[in-house]
Parts: sequence; structure tokens; C-alpha cells
Amino acid sequence: MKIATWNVNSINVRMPQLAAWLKAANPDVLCVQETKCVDESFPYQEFHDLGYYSAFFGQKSYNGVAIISRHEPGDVVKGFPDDDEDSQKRLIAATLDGIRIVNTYIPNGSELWSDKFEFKLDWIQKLRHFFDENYKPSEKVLLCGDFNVAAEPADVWNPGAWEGKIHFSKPERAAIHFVKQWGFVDLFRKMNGDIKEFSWWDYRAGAWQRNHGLRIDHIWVSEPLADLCKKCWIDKTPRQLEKPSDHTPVVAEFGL
DNA sequence: ATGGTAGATACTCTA
Repeated sequence: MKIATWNVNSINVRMPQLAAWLKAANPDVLCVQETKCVDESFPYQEFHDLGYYSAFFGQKSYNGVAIISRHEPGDVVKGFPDDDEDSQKRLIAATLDGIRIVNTYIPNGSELWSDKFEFKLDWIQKLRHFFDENYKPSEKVLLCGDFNVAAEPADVWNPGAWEGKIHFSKPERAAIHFVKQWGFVDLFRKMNGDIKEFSWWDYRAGAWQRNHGLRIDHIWVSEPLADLCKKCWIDKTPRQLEKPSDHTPVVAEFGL
């Protein structure tokens, strides 16, 4: 069982790369973020033709998440329980092969202590509350997506320079750590030790060419699921293509 | 020093 997460930065622009990657990597589940696509125009037919179901939750221009899967997704939940129709579309959950999968696009936060930053911290608090209210760490639970937070120094190309900056500030790390304390294991760290690899490189200033990246895309799982993990890796091949997303897929393989 | 690029939208916002 192979599960992946990828911020595609527009599903319309990236659809050819998505199709090619699905064929090459053959994941059972792919969680995508930043679809930037309303539900009425989501390309479900194209995924169907590739042999995948899709559950999607999007809005115009910004945000948007989807779960693409070989099997039909069960118990699909879209957004937080207290969301209204104007709430940003950043969370979708489904059950697949007995695993509760929660796919999130955590807010970027813009600049420290901006309105968007406060919104980010509040949103992460709500995410922790969502797990407290709905699931148990003794179950098979998987949280993945673009967290927009590098959790530790090994997740940052130059932690000295990034200290106190957006994605690596103390309040953000504390907030994401609180979510982890619910009972999650960072699968990439568990399976790969202290190696320094990234999942996102800014489009600007030659960040990709210089490997000036961050590891902000994550797959976190409950202990029972962590015990079943065989391998977790970052697939950098899509980031090398022409017109890439600024993120690249993170993949986990489980023995079930 | 306040860039640099990309995507969606409509001449600007978000990342």
C-alpha cells in the first residue's frame, strides 16, 4: 500500500505531470493540495480514465484539496465541522483500506504576526482539536499534506538564516508540535534518521538549483500505522521538469 | 536592498 502527498500548485496546469507521475509511481492513494479548482470543473473524468477515484473540495483561485485513490473513498469529510460556506477549502478526509486519511493544506501565514499568521496558528489549533474530537491514536490514522511548517532544523537548508522566519518560527513549530503530541510519528524522520532532504523549493532566486529547500510536506501517522511502514521517501523527479510545481511528492509504503 | 517566479484573475492577490 503506497500513499503520497503532493502540493501541485494548480491541478489544471499540472494535470499532465500528475497523470505521468501516477502511471510511473502507481500509488494507491495520492493526496493533493492547492488544486485552485472549483468542484464543478475538477478533472475527475481524467483520473477515472487513469483508474482512480477522486474526492475533491475546492474553491476559486486559491487552496483546494483532493484525495485520488484506487479504491472508492469511504466516509468523506470536507472541512472542519464548524466551517461555513465561505471558509477556506483546506481539509478533506476519507477512509481507505481501514486507514483514516486526513489531507490538509495548512495556511502559509505570509509574515510573522500578520493577520494571515494569526489565522495560520488558529487553524493549526483547530486541526489538533479535530483529532481530539474525532479519532483515537490507537486507530490507523494518517495526517498528510502541505503543513507550511518545517518542524526541526534538519528540515531547513540554512536553519540559522531561517530562524524566526515564516515556516520556521517558534510559534509555528510549537503549534505543529502540539498537533504531533496528539500521537503522530513523522514517517520521513522515523524511516530515514537525520538525513537532510526537502519537499519544497521557492521558484525564485534559483532555490532549486542551489538546493535551498525546506521539508514542509509531511506524512504523519499514528503508532499502529507507523509500525507497518516499510519505507518513506521524497520523489524529487517531478521538481526537475519544465513548469514544475514548487513542491514535490512525499511517498510512504506500508505492509498492508 | 526588498528583489526574485508562478498561478489565477482581471489590472492585484497569494504563495
